[in-house]
Amino acid sequence: MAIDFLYFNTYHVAVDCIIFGFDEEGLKLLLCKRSFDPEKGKWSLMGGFLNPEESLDQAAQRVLTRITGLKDIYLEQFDVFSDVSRDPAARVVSAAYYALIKIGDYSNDLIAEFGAKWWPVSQYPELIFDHGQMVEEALVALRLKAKQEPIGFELLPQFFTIRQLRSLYESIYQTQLDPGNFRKKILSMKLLDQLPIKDKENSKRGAYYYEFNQQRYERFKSQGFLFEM
Amino acid sequence: MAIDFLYFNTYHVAVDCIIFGFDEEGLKLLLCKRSFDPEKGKWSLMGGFLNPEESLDQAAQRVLTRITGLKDIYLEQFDVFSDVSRDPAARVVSAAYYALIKIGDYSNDLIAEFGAKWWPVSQYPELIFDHGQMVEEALVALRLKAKQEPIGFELLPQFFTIRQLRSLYESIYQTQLDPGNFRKKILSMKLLDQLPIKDKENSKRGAYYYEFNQQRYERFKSQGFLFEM
DNA sequence: GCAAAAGTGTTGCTTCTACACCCATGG
DNA sequence: CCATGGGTGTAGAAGCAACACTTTTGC
Repeated sequence: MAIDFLYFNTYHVAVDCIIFGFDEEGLKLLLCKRSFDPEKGKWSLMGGFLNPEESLDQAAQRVLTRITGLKDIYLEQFDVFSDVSRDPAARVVSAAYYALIKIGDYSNDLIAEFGAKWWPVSQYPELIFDHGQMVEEALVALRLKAKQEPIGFELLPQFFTIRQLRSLYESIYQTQLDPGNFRKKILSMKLLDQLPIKDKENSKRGAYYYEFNQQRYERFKSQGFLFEM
Repeated sequence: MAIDFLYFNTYHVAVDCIIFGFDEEGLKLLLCKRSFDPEKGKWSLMGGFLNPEESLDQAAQRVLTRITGLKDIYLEQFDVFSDVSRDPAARVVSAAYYALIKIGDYSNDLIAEFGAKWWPVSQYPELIFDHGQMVEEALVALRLKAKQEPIGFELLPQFFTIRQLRSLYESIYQTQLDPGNFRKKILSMKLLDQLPIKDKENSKRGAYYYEFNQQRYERFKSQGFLFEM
C-alpha cells in the first residue's frame, strides 16, 4: 500500500508568523514589505516554505531567527490556512504561528534588511492574501492563551514594573484595569520576585522592578496550580 | 518570482479526525482497525488525504461523512503534526481535527464496514504513528473549548436531562460535580428550554427534558455574554 | 413507608470591585 | 507644598461550595 502514496497529490507547505511585541505604546505587530511579486510592495507577514528535513515548528523557528536574529522564540501554532485560492500563485497550505518577542531584543538592523516595521495591533495596513484574517485569529488565540498561562513575560523585558505588566494586559484585552486590584491579584500568585531597584522615570516615588520566577511557576504548575486571569 | 514555487518541495497533506461521542458510560472515541499495510490490523484514527479542490476543513468533513454518514459535523482543528518521520512510509503533514457527534445518530452499519469501534477515552488501545499523542492533545483542546463554548450540546441528543449534561461534564473533566450546584449554574445561563416531558427511566420522580436554545445563545453572545464554565 | 433521584434553600466562605486613602518625591 | 503615580485598606456585592432539606413516585 505504501506505493499508493504516489497517487496522492502533494502541496506546497509554508509557515506564516504573526510576531507580537510590546512597548510603551502598546501591543505591536512586526510586518514586512514584500520585495517580490506577486503583490510586491504590499505588507505581509513573515513566512517561508517548509524544508524536507524539518518540522513545521522548526520551520517557524528558522524563519523567525532569520528575521529577528533571536533564538528559542516563544511560538504557538494556532491554525492552518488551506483555502484553494488563498495564494493566487500556487496552492499553498500554510500553518500560522504567533510569536512573542521582547521588543527591545529585536535588532533594528534587520528592519531595513527586510523592510520590516512595527505596527499597533489596532491599526495596521491591509495585508496580502489571508494574512489579515491570520492576524485577527492570532489576536483571539493570544487573548485566550494569556488567560491560561503567564505568557505576558515573553513580551516584557526581564525586569519590569507592575505598571508595565498591567499596561500589557490592558493592551491585549483593550480594556482598563484597576491599578490596585491588578497589583493585588498578580502579587497574590507569588510568581514575581521584587528587585531592590526602582523605576523613577514614570513617577516621583518610583516603582519597584519585578522579575518573573519561572522555576516557581513550574513548581506550582506541577502541583496542580492553575494560572487564571 | 512565481516560477520559484517550482523549486520548493511539496508534501503529502492529510487530515486525521478524533471523533468524540457520549453515552451512559461516558465520553467515547471512535477508532478503526487498519485494513491495509503498513500497520495493518492496528488501531488508528480516521483520516484521509487532502484533495486538490478542497480545503482542509472540507477534507475533514468529507472523511467524517464517509465514515459516519452524517453531514455538518462539529469540527475543530487543533494542531498540525509534521515531524519528519511521523509516518514511516512517506513524509506526511497532517492537520488534526476533533469532531463531536451525537452517538445515537451514528449508523452502526458503518462500524462493520470500517472495522470501527467506540472506546472509552480513559481506556483505548495503542494507536499507530503519533495518533495517541493526537488523542491526548484533542482531549486537552476539548476540555479548554468546553469552558468557553456550550459544545456539550453537540454530544447530547436534542432532548436531554440535566443529569445527562452533568454526567457529560463529569466525563470530560474526570471529576464529580455537585448535582444541585450544577443545575443552578446551568439554568442561570438561561440557555435551556424545559420541555413538558420527563425521563422516568433513571428515577421514580422523573427528570424534565431540556433543549438547548441556539438562538438565545447567539443573541446573548452578540451582546457580549460570555459562556464560562 | 422506604429508597433514590429531582429539585430547592441556606449558610459561610472566598473573591471581586469600586473606591478611599496614605506614601514618597521631583519640581 | 502640590501634583502624580505607587501602594495599601476596606466595605459591599457577587459568586461558589458544601450540604440540609423537601418533593415525587415505583416498588
